[in-house]
Amino acid sequence: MDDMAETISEALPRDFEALRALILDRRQSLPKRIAQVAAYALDNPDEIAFGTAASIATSAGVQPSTLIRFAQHLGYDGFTSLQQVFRERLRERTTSYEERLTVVRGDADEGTSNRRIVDGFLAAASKSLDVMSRNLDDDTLDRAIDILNGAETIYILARRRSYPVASYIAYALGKLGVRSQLIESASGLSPEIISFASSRDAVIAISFSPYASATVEEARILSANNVPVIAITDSAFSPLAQFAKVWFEVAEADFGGFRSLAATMALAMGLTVGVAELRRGRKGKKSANSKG
Amino acid sequence: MDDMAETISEALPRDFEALRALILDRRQSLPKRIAQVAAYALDNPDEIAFGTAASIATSAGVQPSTLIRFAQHLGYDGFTSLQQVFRERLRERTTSYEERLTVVRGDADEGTSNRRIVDGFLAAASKSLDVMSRNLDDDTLDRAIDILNGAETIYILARRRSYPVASYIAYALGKLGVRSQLIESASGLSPEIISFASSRDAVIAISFSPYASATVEEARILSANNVPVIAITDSAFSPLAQFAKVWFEVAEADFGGFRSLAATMALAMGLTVGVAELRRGRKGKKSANSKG
DNA sequence: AATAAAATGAACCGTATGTTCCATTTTAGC
DNA sequence: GCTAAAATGGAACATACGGTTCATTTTATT
Repeated sequence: MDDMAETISEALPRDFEALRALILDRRQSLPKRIAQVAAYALDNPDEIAFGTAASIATSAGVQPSTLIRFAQHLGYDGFTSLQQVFRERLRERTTSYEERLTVVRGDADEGTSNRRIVDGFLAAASKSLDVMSRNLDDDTLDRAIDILNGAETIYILARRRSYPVASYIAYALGKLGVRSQLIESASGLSPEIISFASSRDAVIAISFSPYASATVEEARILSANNVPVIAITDSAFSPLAQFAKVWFEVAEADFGGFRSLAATMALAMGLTVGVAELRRGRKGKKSANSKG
Repeated sequence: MDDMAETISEALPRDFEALRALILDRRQSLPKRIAQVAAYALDNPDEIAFGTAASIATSAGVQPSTLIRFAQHLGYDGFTSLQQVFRERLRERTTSYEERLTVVRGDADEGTSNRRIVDGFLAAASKSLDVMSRNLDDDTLDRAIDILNGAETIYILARRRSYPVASYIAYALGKLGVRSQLIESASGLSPEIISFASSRDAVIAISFSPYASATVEEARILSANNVPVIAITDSAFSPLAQFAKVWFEVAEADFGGFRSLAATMALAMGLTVGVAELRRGRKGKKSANSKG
């Protein structure tokens, strides 16, 4: 086993991301059973963190000794050392807002009541993002963006609580050079604007219960005129869903009776930028990312 | 030990929150050393989850046997059972968006590129909420809400990217019965509306770099007329900051060149509902919360 | 202050754990 | 197709773990 020491001169990963990179790098050169463990480890990191060698081996369909060999292949001196990395990963995750809201020693309030209100909205937003991330269907998203990509003009339909989202979409589409038309009640020109839309266009309609009657009615008219409707709503029973060619179910958490808009906003931006990327012919495929 | 069984007839906690509640409930009646362990457990849940009885005991300054007694006092049949609850807590935390963005098996994309875009916006939103949660100052928040509470009319000032936030604030204030006036360019009446504002009113001005000149100019005028300005902006060097009586620095993460609005939205809602709560005379202090 | 009861500390024990070892099978090289 | 090397399965092993026990100390009661 000592002959191995020299081949592994690089420092072995202490954090999960580095370990993952190492595993993916060597994946091709790993023996079958070891590779099997490697795949299982990346797919079930929590199991590795908490399980015993025996239980993990059973789940992964290998012998316990293979786990030790896997760890040693990577340069660790044993399964336990490797397991530490998987445990660190769970340790590092910052506490959630939900937790921050309730984890208060004793009954004394931490922070002012105003702070608690903001924390509540932060928690609601965070939760909404979480749910969206879990529930969003890739195929639905692709179909929606495909439809929008084919549209000459993208009409945006939303009132009241959904209106901020619509105005943001309109702003973003404008910046990205995509022709769009925001339909609002203030101008009183909604009927005229709607009558211009044809099957070569598309509509993004946003409405949540209680659904704004104007939005529903206009979506119905547009749909009847063969204008494809992309709906963002909160239920399969939403009136918007029946008029829509593609529809998204977004479950926003609420605080104090006010629902978050965080997930809807993120989806809206995804649709917007997705269309723009597609129209750019996927040339500059990788856009900037502020991670880190 | 059997006489204990009857006193603990309530189901023992399977999730961390319930366990925490139980511990806090009995805190007063626990023996000294046991209480010492209880405090340690709530302060260092990660240690309990991963450590061994021996290592935890050393860290907490007690004997290993005390840990088992602590668990049994709560009704668990041993330390291991109690530890499971602390481990579940870590398991339940869903993987972060950041992680999902990078955790891709091999080099092949998981999900479509459209999905990756939405994930990017979700991650940006999530990160923004995180930063807001860490950086928001309780005192600044209290002062802002106090000013808004004293205002007869709350004017809301925002253009372009910030406009959706403003429209949401206007909508929420309206629903909460607080008089407000959204200042927008479309109507072309901005100057007239602004001239109505007095020192008995207040302004919420929102602008991020590159600052909309209209917003800056109007904030300057309002400030000169002794109308207190609450600014939501992105830097201490923002032109808005100098006109403001109270100002918030909000650092929104961006993806693909589009900054998130999640944190700004949460703060906006906090201000809005905070004022409404204050005006309700703090009667119904605790507002509904959708947690769970 | 004396006594009973509870709590605590520390040694002890059975077990389940990670690890090693070796026989067997599979793969690679000629 | 034969041989050497690597990989694998499975049992055996040393140990570190959680739990128990009991003597001692502390607390409560009278």
